[in-house]
Amino acid sequence: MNQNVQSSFKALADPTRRSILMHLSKQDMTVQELTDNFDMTRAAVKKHLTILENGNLIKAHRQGRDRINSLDTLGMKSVTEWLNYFDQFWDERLDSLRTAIESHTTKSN
Amino acid sequence: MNQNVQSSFKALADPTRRSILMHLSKQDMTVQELTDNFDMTRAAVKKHLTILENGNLIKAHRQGRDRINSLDTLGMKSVTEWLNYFDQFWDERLDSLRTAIESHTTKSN
DNA sequence: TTGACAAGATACTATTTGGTATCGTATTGT
DNA sequence: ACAATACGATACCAAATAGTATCTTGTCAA
Repeated sequence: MNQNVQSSFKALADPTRRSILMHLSKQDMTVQELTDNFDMTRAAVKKHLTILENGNLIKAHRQGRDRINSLDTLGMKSVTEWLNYFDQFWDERLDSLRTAIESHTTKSN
Repeated sequence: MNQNVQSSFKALADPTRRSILMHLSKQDMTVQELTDNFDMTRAAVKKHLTILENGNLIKAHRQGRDRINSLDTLGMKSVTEWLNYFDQFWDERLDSLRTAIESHTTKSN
């Protein structure tokens, strides 16, 4: 579970991989189609795809000789959940700050 | 701006750094206090702090001979915004999926 | 004032990482 | 049947990364 979050964050830390996700958000694509959009070999793109798959950010299935890559929501969810902890924290901080300001202004009134 | 997102994602990709953020969410801490929570040297922790600072995930100020580290919302925001693009995408996918199912069931009725 | 403590900076090392080159296998279309 | 295409896997290389050790500077307290 925690390993899960780690592999998702790792996968998102590379600009090429984030760009792959952007492409896949528009349409499912084969390895070759994705490769056409980057200045690197198919092998390099395939490595990125494996890392994205390990992070549950994409999934893939074979269709004849093609590998169809598509987005997966699982990885995105675990990352978002991790970040949510801090959103909660920001809110608390803002709340206590607001409370402090209010009590201060009421005091000075 | 895009470099901004990159440095934030990079900073979040390390488990030690995410752990540091967790600690700082509970209270602001000096470099030494943080180091006490990890099995590594102060120099290593300081390197992580620099990376977190570059990713706008923490900020720091000197207080006497101490360096007080605290959370910064900027980095978290840029990451969340990047992810929001996909949340939007998920919703659309779910909507079109629901529409497809509905139109199918009405057809078969 | 001087010893102890907190931090900054840098040189160095081992491991990870992003990339290529290249091999083999399966599938397609003529 | 067979040439072309798509993919998987692996060996290899250069650069980035996470860590240590060590030296220096600034600050506190007795």
